[in-house]
Amino acid sequence: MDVCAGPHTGGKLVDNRREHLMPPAAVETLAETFRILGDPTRVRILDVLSAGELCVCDIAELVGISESAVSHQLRLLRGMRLVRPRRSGRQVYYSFDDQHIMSLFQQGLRHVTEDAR
Amino acid sequence: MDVCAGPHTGGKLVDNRREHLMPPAAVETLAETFRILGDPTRVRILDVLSAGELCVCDIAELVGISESAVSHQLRLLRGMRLVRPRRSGRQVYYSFDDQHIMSLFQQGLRHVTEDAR
DNA sequence: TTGACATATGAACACTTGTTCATATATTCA
DNA sequence: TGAATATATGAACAAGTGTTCATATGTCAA
Repeated sequence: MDVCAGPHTGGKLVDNRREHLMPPAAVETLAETFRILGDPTRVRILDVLSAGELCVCDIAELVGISESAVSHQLRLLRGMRLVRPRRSGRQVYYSFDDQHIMSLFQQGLRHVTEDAR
Repeated sequence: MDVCAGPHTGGKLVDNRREHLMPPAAVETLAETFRILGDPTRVRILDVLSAGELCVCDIAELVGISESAVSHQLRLLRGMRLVRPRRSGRQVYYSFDDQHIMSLFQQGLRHVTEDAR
């Protein structure tokens, strides 16, 4: 337990913010979305997809891992609606689910690249 | 090994994209950034910080975990420059590192909430 | 149908992660 | 200085993660 009798507003500030907390379901979903984005292999997959759709086979070759591993990762990305499949014959082509996701991905990229401050 | 002789452009498409891959360091940093964002506890912390800075003590109370756990998580968030500390006497107040991060966080939030499509 | 190819999935393993507990550091006040 | 408060950190353990291997599903061509 802590008193925390510092210069802040005290209990009133805390009580006030408690009213505006994110719903637990939103917390879980948002965390899950970021978590799925937070893996180097999946970042590489999204990177190669950022120029347009690709079939699993080509993703595997570009990223340099097995098609099985790619499939598992695509399943996770699909689960959070980050990518979308399109079947054409034997191949399944994957692309960003929407422009929304793409800009989220690229905004993150901007953050880490322009971080030469 | 796979032939992948489907209707796609074949080796030329793959070779072309290989030229424009993200640098490995950027991949790692971006994945790490999203990974740090991808935990419910840290999302809750960022949520309570989205209305303005708070000391560790108040964060702990709002999020409902120990101050030690909060400190550990803040360390990770600090490491990726997602939050910034400001000492004032005994307390240390944390806030979003910049507006950039805040909009990234809220764009993610928009994605998961308006996902009633 | 049969054989070949492209993708998906299940199980299992080594590896990583987030919390707790104990302890250390830093600041204020008496 | 010394006691009390606020935050930070190290170690360690249970729980979760990503890959590989084997196998299943789906599609096309003959």
